[in-house]
Amino acid sequence: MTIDAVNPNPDDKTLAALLSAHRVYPTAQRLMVARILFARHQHATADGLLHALHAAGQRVSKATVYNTLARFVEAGLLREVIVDNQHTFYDSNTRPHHHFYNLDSGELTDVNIATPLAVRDHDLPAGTTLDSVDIVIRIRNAAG
Amino acid sequence: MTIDAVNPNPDDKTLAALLSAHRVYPTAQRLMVARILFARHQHATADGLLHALHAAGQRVSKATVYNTLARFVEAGLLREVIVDNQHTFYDSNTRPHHHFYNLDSGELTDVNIATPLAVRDHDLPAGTTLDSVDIVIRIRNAAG
DNA sequence: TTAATTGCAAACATTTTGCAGGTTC
DNA sequence: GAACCTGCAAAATGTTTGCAATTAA
Repeated sequence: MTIDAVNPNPDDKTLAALLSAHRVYPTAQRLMVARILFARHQHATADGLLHALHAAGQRVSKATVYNTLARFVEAGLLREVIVDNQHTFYDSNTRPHHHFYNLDSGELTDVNIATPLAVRDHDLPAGTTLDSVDIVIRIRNAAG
Repeated sequence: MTIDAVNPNPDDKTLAALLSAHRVYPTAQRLMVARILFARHQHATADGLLHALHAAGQRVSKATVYNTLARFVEAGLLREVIVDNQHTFYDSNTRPHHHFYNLDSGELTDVNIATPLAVRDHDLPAGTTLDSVDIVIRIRNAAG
C-alpha cells in the first residue's frame, strides 16, 4: 500500500502512520520532508528539497535532509534514480516504471509503458540475483 | 569502423590514425590512454586509468585523463555509462548493448541481449528527440 | 605560427561523517 | 532510560577550471 493509494494529499497523521509502518521514526523533520515528497509523485533532489523547506520557513539541516532521504530509500518509501552523476534523484513513485531524462533541461519524467523486458534468474551472471531493472530513455529538445 | 574490428591489439600507429580520423590530436598522453582502453572492450573509470598509467610508469596528470576521456566521448570513441554517482564508467564498446551492474562488487559487465525496446519518436514527449536508451540490470551476489 | 594540449594546484559541488545536545518510544 | 535523530561544521570524493609552458599541424 503506497501513500498515494490512501490519500492524494496526506495529512501529518497519515504520514506519521506511514513512516511508523515502515519503521522510520516520524520526527518533525522527517514529516516536513514527507509532506513534500508524498503530496504527489515527483522526482526530488536533496538540494531542491532543502531549498523548498527553507523557502517554506522550515528549519532543517542539510545533513538531516540527506539522512532522511537515505532512510526513506532504505525503508522502501523512495526510489533512487541514477541518471546523472551531478545529482541523485529521489522518486516518490515506488511502483515499477521507467524514465525519460531530458539532457537539455535536466528534467526527469515517468514513462508509463509496460517493460517488455523480462529478466529471469538464468539470464543473470552465475551467483547473482536480480535487484532491479532501470531503463532510462535519454532525450534532447528538438532543434529548431 | 571500431578499433576492435581492425585489430584486437592495436599498435600506436593504428591508434594514432584512429584518433586522427575522429579529429582528436594523437598526443602522447592520449595514446597512453587509448592503448589501455582500446586493447579490448572494457569499463574504465578515470581514477582506475590514472592508477594503471602511473603503475606502468607513465607520466600523465589527473586533469589530462579527465580531459582525454571527455574528448573521446565527444568524438564517439567511448561511451559514458551512468550507474552509480560515485564513479563514471567509460565503455570502450560503443556498439549498442546494455549492462549488468553488480551492486555488491561495483563490477559492470555487458549484456548481449537484443533490446526488445523500440522507442519511436511519437513515444517521446512533444518537442524532444531520442538520444539513447540505457538499460541497467542491477544485481547482487546471491546470499549463501 | 597558430591553435590545441598538458600539468599543476586550486576551486567546485555533492554527499558523508563526528559528535554534543535533543527527541522518540 | 535506551536507542535514535538533529544540527553544525569539517572532511571526503569525484570532477572541473585557470593559466603558463609545451606540443601538434
